[in-house]
Amino acid sequence: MSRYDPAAIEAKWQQHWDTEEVFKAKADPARPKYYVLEMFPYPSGNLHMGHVRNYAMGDVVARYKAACGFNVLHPMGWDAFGLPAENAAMERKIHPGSWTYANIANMKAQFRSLGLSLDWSREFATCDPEYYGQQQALFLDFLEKGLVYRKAAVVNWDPVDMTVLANEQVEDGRGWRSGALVERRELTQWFFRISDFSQELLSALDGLENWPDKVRTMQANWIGQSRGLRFGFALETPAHDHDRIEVFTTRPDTLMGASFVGLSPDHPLTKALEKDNPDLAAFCADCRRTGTSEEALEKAEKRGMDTGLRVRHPLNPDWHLPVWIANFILMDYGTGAIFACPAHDQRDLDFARKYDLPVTATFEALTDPQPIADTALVLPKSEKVRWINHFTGLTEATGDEAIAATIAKAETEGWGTGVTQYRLRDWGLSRQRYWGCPIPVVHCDSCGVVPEKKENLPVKLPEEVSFDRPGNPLDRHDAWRNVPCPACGAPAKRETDTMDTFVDSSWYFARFTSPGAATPTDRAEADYWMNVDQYIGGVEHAILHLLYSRFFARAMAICGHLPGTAAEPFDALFTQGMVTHEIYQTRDAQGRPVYHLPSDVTDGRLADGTAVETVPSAKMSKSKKNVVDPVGIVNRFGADTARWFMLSDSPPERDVEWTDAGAEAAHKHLARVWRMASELAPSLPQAGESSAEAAPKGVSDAALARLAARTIHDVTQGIEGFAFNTSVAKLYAFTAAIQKSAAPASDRAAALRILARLMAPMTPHLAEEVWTMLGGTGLLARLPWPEADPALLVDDTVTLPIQVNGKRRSELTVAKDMPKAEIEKLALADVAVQKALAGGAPKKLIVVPGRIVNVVV
RNA sequence: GCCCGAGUGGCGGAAUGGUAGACGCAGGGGAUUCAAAAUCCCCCGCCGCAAGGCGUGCCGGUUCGAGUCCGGCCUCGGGUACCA
Repeated sequence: MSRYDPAAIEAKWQQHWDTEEVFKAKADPARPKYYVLEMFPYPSGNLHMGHVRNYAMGDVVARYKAACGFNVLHPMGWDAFGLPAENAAMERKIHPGSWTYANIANMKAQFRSLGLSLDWSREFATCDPEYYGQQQALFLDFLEKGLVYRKAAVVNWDPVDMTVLANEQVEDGRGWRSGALVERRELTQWFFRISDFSQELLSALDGLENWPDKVRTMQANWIGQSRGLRFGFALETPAHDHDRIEVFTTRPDTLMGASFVGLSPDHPLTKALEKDNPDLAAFCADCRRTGTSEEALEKAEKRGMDTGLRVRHPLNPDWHLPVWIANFILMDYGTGAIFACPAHDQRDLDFARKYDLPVTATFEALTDPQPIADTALVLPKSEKVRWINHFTGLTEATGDEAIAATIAKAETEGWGTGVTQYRLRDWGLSRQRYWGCPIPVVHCDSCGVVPEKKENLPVKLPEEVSFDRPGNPLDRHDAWRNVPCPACGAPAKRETDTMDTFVDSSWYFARFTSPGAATPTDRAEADYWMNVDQYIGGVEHAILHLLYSRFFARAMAICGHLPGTAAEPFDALFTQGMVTHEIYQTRDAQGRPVYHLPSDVTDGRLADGTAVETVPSAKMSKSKKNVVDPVGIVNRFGADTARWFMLSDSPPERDVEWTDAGAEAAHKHLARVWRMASELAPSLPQAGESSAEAAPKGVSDAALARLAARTIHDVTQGIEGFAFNTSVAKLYAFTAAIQKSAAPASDRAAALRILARLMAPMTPHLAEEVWTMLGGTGLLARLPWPEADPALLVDDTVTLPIQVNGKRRSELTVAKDMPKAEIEKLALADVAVQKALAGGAPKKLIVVPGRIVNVVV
């Protein structure tokens, strides 16, 4: 007897779908559209299991929605710019472009073997000049609308390699290659004015009802709206053209507890003071060696230094406060200067204790007030407290009330202003790297910064570049750099910064609606296909990518490239969990970790016998090399098995740790389905079933028919609710029931045809094969989704558990519509209940019809 | 540090506040086979001979009833603005 042969089956059906262009999307205003999008991959060169999981999920949705009658758009492309290509260029002397396109070719072949319902005719890579040229056009439009500007900002500077480092490339304050202590260096960089949209991006979150709450919360916290007071401390003696220090505080009500004024090491006054104070300069230089990441800054030991300057308290000019520089004050938030109130802020208190600065409480708890020792008194602003020392006359009031009173008083008296502040900063898009989208401007000595002319786009990256020394190859590429000024024609120089790769991924979804258009979008196409109806991707993108895309959609709408209705581009969002795996590492001569692929590790050793350290499971990532190659799985078991396995077991939103164990089991199950079909096929008449039928039509066996209807219902619910693992469980149960059924062959075949249709979104090749074997005609990929006969979904009896004091003691099977009183009677007559009552009367009897009976004794 | 999640048998997990452990894996037993592979059937949270008791990371609370709701922790994961 022949066997389930996925290699043959899968190639055959993939070819059918291709030939008939089943997945090619075409705008059709007469039909409702559905745009399914999974976050596009970075072309690392190999598919990993996270991809399989992500794209299998999207494919379930795409195929299911198509079966439900929607005109589905399901495109794929490549997030192709980025650091790894430059690293490869340095390590292996390959051009980043060649490396990237080779990776794309390789990964595309792997993708195709999965049989995803993708419209490949819309494919593009963000490193295609056709794509990034349109991105440059967008940049110019944004520039014209005032959405882009330049300002100084700090970067991580590696003083040995003389290059800018990504945060990822800074380890414990040192450059990853040179090992040198990094410095913060200021450069003039390009910025998008995303912070102008803070309020809008915040309030529009309310409308994103089909986004996970956790993502909306994370975005809201990231934007970080806060109400506070902005005011100044006058310097006792002006210094370096500063006569006051502006601060922002969300707790102005604690102003009487002020202990000192703190400046960021990057504050303009700090920088001025450094010039004639070598000790201070040394301290600040030290502070700046942590790199630029917020994480590193916040985790660093809290340190400070007295500047010697003194300021006057705004409420009492005779009260003088010292001015300290503290490494935990961020220049990017507020004004880069704070006043510290150690009594009501733990970080300030730790600092005050360390440097012996005064601690003055301004309020105390209503009950059991304690003096401040080593724990600051921090209470919710909504909690009422007793004010010890307030200046608005309040005695007992909440923090919120005290803040409002303080702001009102400050504004009346004219020494401060209530302001709404956001944590969200403008988006710095400049990167000092080669492998990114060139920023299309030219620097001219006489005209200044001049936008490139649109007809000169794309500004293409030069091909001939070398990576034999660190730094940006564009900087030293004179032939590329030296161009005439687009305005005056005089010799000028191109901008050598390229764009952050987040720019590339902030509008690709819009480009997919018309990937060949000579403008960023074709409005007719964009108007038809936008918005993305279902977006699927990793939760690690919950903040940056999604926030940037939301900003871009607004900016594009302002420039006319998208309809205003696409300001929120993703109607529904699903964040899948990650596929994790153990990490294998050894150490290099400097003790830094060197990672190894799981496929290179056998029994905890490399091929040469070196033992590897095993680090607990983490997100599969290129940099940690803890990735599993799905190609081996596909070769051994077929794509359907890989897909089925990734959809079963774990709930989609949760992380899943890759194990080999389940793949075999998944394959056995698919082989069983195939075998059942092949055994039944010869005994069937050649009657075809080709269209939507009131399912489970053709199943006359009552039990099987009921189960078929129930399965249709449950699987549909599972798909609709992104609970693919429970859909899979129901399909397992249905398969087992068909196998055990004694119903006639025609019944079992009809049940199997329903099974095939329900499995089609998950294991599309096997489903087509089984459908055809059992007399179905036409492509399953074009058939409507089965519908359950509602009459078969109703049960007329129900089994109620009987609890005594909340513990299950017995059960009762009754007619579904049995009146409460009768259930009570039956329950009290139950042997277990009688025993528990021991002749007495129940204290309480709870009957929830259709649910449960609870007897309290 | 800060923000957001997650924690249930040996393992992955199921469960509108209502029978905890569906479904699958691993394991045990059996059938078939000369034998094996493949396949099929049965058992399978922990303790206990049993009756029964205990069980959803920990501590407390609300409720007739809590894996689910509330408060406080612990551990792990994601993000932390130049990894994508």
